[in-house]
Amino acid sequence: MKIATWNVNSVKARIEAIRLWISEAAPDVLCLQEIKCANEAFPRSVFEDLGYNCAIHGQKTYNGVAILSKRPLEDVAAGLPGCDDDDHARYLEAAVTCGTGVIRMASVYAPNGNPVGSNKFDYKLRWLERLTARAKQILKQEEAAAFMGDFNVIPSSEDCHDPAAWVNDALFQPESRAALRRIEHEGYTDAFRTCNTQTHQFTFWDYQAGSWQKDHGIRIDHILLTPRATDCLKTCAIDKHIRGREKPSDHVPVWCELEL
DNA sequence: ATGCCGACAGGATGTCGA
Repeated sequence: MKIATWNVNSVKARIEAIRLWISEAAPDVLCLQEIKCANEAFPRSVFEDLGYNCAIHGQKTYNGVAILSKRPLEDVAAGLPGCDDDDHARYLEAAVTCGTGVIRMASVYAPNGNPVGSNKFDYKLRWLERLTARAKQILKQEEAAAFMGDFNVIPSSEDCHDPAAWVNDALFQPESRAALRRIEHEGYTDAFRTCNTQTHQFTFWDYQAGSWQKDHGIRIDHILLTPRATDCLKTCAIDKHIRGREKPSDHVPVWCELEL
């Protein structure tokens, strides 16, 4: 089973790019972030024509996440528990039944949090705490699960081109990195880091300052697996070449193959 | 240099992203 995540920076602006990547990569599940449209504006029929079921947690203009799956999506739940007045569409969960059982998927779009010291940074840390709480709940069920998406956290210095350029950024604050580590310490595995020892492997390159041309990127899109899912992990990769295409998202797809 | 690019809403240019 091939599962993937991609922050597309507007599903409408990226529809042809997504269609092309799906036809080449043929993921069984694709978690999307920053779809930037309401549920009713989501181009559902494009994906249904490609053989996917759609679960959508949309929002006009900002945020918005979705899960596409060749198999039926069950037990769909939109929103992260723990804060009733959070109106950002940043989290969507669904379960997929496969040959050997059920795997739960979460499409994750953590807040950016800049500037540091602002209420946006507080919101980011609180949001990551709520994500950790949900991750712990799922861990208790002892089922296969994958948290996939844009966590907006650079895990270590080796996950960016120049750490000095990021020291004042919310994505690289010790508190942000600790929040991601806390999820891992609960028992989750960073699929990419487990499968790849190479440093400086990025998932995001800014549109500005020739970041792509200079390979000045950061690794902020992650797949975190429960132990049961990690036991099935075969490969994990970043489809870097997608960033070099016409009208690209600033993020590229990350995927892993699970022997499920 | 809180910019450089790009999407969005709206119909100019400010907000947001990371």
